[in-house]
Amino acid sequence: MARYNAKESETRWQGEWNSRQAFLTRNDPARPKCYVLEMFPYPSGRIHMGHVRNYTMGDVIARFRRAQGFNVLHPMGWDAFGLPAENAAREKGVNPRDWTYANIAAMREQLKLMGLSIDWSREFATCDPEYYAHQQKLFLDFYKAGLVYRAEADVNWDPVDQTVLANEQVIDGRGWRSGAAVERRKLSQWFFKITAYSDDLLKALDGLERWPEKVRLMQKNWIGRSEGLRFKFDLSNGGGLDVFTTRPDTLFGASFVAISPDHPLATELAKGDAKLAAFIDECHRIGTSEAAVETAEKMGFDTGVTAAHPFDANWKLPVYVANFVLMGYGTGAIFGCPAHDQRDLDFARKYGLPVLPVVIPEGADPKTFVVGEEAYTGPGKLANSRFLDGLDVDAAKNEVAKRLEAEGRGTRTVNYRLRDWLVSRQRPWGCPIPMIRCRTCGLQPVKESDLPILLPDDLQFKGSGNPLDHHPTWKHVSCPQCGGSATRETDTCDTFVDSSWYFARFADTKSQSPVNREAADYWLPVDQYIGGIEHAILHLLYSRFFTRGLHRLGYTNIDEPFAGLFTQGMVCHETYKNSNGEWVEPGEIEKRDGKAFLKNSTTPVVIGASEKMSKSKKNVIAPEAIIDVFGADTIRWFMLSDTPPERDIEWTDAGAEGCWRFVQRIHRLVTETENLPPPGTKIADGAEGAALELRRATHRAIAAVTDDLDGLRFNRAVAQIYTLANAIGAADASVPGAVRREALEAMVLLIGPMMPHLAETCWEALGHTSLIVETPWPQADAALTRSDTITIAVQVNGKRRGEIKIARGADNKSVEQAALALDAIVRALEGKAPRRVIVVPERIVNIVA
RNA sequence: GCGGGCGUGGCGGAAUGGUAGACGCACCGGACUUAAAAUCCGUUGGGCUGAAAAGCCUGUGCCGGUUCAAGUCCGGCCGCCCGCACCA
Repeated sequence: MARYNAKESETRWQGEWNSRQAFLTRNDPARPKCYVLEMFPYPSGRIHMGHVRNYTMGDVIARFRRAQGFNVLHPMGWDAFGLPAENAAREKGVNPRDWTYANIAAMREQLKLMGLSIDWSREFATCDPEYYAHQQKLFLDFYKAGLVYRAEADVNWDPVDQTVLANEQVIDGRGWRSGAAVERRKLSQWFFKITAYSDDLLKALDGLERWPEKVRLMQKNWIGRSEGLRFKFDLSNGGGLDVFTTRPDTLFGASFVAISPDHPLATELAKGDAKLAAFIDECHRIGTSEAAVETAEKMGFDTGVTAAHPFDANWKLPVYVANFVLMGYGTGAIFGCPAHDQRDLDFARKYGLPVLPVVIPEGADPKTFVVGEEAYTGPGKLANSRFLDGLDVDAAKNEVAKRLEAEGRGTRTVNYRLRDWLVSRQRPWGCPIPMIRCRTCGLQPVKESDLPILLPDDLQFKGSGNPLDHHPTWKHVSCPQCGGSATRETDTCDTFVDSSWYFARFADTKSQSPVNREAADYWLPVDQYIGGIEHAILHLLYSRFFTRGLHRLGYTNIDEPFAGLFTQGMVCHETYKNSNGEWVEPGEIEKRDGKAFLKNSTTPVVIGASEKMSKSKKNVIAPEAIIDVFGADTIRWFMLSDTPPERDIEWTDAGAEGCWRFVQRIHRLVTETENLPPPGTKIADGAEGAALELRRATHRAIAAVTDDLDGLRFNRAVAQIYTLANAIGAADASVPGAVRREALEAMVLLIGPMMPHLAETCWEALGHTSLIVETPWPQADAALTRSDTITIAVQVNGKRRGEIKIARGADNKSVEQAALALDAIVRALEGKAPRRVIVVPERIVNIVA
C-alpha cells in the first residue's frame, strides 16, 4: 500500500468540501446553533504559527459541534484598517487599499490550505466600504444616544505613530504598536462613553462563567471600582475644593491637602505665581518620562492657600500641588493622612508635616503608638479623632460620611478607574468619523442619507500629519444644517471600533442594516471565542461595551458578546545566536549531539531560550513551508498535541516529524487491515478476550475524546487517540473483522475534527461513500466503557503493597477479605492484626496496622 | 508595592484527596535489511536486593500541618512567569 500522500489528499478533499458547499451555513432558527469564532487576523500578508494554532483550535470545535448536530457558524474576516498599510504606502508608494487587499488574497489562500471548515461566503474586511458604511451609521446612532461625545482632555500622544491613543493602548507608558514613549497632550478628541457602563461591565463579569478567571480579574482591576466619600473643603481664598477618599475615617489624621499639577485650581494659582508655574512645568517634564515615574520622588509645592478642616473651621491644612496626585482619578485632589497612607507619609516626611496616628491596631496603646517609615493601613480602633474615638474603621467611615452628608458637604460615591474610550485617530487608513464642523453651526452629524463617507482613492503619503487633512477636496463640504462651507472630521475611528461589532455582522453579512436583528437573535452570543490573552482588556472590553450600545439601540437583545472565551498560549521556538551575538535562523543551523552549529560547518551556535516566534529574534518557522512538506493535518495535529492549549507551545522539528509519522501510522492501520467486512456489518454478541478488550478501548476512546473536546482539552483528546491506535495495533488475529472495523471507524471519526483530510481518506478507504463532514459523531456504549472486573490497589498504612482483581460492584466485605488474603499483604502486616480497614468502593483498600 | 498563576522524569506533559509519571518526544536495545531509511517489538524517575521471578527503599521546589490516605487541602518559605502600578 502506498504511503499517504498528504498534498494530494488535502487538495482533493478541500475541493470536495467546496463543491458540496459543506460549510455553507444557513440561518435556520429551527436548529440548535453553535457560533464558533476566532479573533480575526490583521492582513499582514502571511499567516504565522499563532494563526495556525488559533484557527486549528476553532476548527476542531466547529467540526466537532457540526458532527454533534449543531448548526455551526464559523466565519472568517479581516481586521483590515491600520497603520502597516500606511507605512507600506509611505515606503513603497502603493495604495494602502491595494496593499491590504493583496495581503488578504495571499492570506486567504494560505488559510485555505489548512482545510478550515469556514463559511467563506460570509467573509468581509473592515476596510470594505460596505462594512465601514454601517459602522458610520452606528457611530451616528451612538452619537444620538449620547454614547459619543467630543471633549478636550489630556490624552496620550504617540509621537511615532503620530496619533492619540486610548488608555488601554498605552502599555508601560508606551504606545501598544510603536513602543514609543507616549506624551501627554491636551487635545479635543472623540470619546465613546464606556464609563456609562462601568458598573454593569464590572458586575456582568461574574456571569461570564466560561471566561478565564484571569481575564475577568484583569478587567475587574482595569475598571477599578472603589467606594468612598466625596466632600468639599472651604479654602482660604474663598473657593471650595472637592476631594475623593476611601478613608474618611482618617480625616482627623489629615495634615495637608494636595491637588494635581493639572488641577484647574493649580492652573489658576500658577497665573499669579511664577514659581508655581515653573513647578508645574517640572512635574510635566518628569511626568512624561516613564522611567521617572518608576522612582517617583514625591514633590510638592505649598500654594500658601489653606483648607479648613470640615469638622473644625479653625483647623487649617496647607494646600500643596503634588506630583503624585493624578488629575485623571477621582477629583484630582486629596487630603493627606500620613499615618495611614504610604504616599502621604513619604510626602509628609519630606516636607516636615505632622504624622498623627488615628487608627490604632489591636493591642497597641494610643498614647505610645507611633508610625515610623511605614504607614499603618490595617484594622483597628479610632483615636485622636474626637467623636470617632473608639469606633472601628468601618463604623468611623460611616459616621464621617453620615455627618458630612447631613451638612450637604459630602456624598458617598463610587469611583472608577475606567476612563472613556478615546476613539479618534489622526490616521487616514481607517473608518472616517461621520461628522462635519461648521463655523456657524458647530459640530454636525453627517446626514444618514449621505452615508457612506468613503475614503478618497488618491491619498498622498508625503510629509507629516494626516493625509486626509491635506487632501485638496475631500474634507471640504457644505454644512448639513446651514448649507454653508464646512469641513469634515478628518480623524478616523480607532481600529478597535471595527473589531467591536464584527462578530454581530457575521450573523448576516448582506443585511442593509448594520446588524440584522433576527439573525443576531439566532446566532449571538458567540458560543466559543478563541484568541490571544493580549486582548484581555482592549478588544474584549470594548466589544462588551459596544454590545451594550447595540442592545440599547435595538440591534441585539444581548449584553455579552462572547459566552465562552478561550485564550490560547503563544507559539515559541528555540533561539540561536552566533559568536557575535547575532540572531541566527533555525534554517541556518544543524544539531549534532545536542549542540548547534552553522549548517555544514564546525562553527558553534549558542542555543538560547525558547521564545515567542518573532522576526526580530529570527526564530520564525513559516507555516506554509511545514504544510508543503508534511501537509495541513500534521501541523494541525502538532498544534493540538502535548501542550495544553492555554500554555505556550514550543515548535520542534522532532515533534513535527513525530506527528507526520502518526499520520502515516493511522493511514497504515486503516489500509493494511485485511478481511474487513463491509460497512454496517453487525458485531456478533458476546465478544470475549481480545475482541472485548478492543471494543472496550474503542468505546472508552469515544467517551474520553468527546469529553475532552467538550472541555477544550485537545492535548488529552490527542492522547486518547494514541491509546486507541495502540490498542488497534495490538489486537491479535483472534479479533473479528467487525470489531476491528468498529475500532477503525471510531478512530477515523474521532480524528475527523483534528485531521480532517486524513480522516476523509481513511473513511473512504473503509468503504464509505459519504463524507466524514456529513457523518454524525460516534456514540459511546456505556456498557462497554466500564469493565466487569476492576483492579484495586491495596495499601498498608498508606503504602501500596499489592492489588486485587475483583468484580465491579463486589461488596466491601469481600473486597476486604480478598485484600487481606494477598501474600504481599500478609507479609507486610508481619503478623499484626489490622486495626482498621478502609475500603473505598472501586478505588482503593487501605489497611491500617 | 498590589493582584493572579505556576513549580511533577532528559523534554512536552497525565493524574474527581485514593496504584504518581497516562500519552507523546528523545534515548537505548532487539527484529527486518547487503546496508540505510521506513516499520515493528521492547526498556527507560533515582537507588538497592536477586541468577531469575519478584521485592524493598526513595521520589511531584523547601519546611511544617490536616487525613486511614496529600502532586492535589491548610500554614510558612524559596524560585519563576504574567497583569496592574503614586488609583487617594
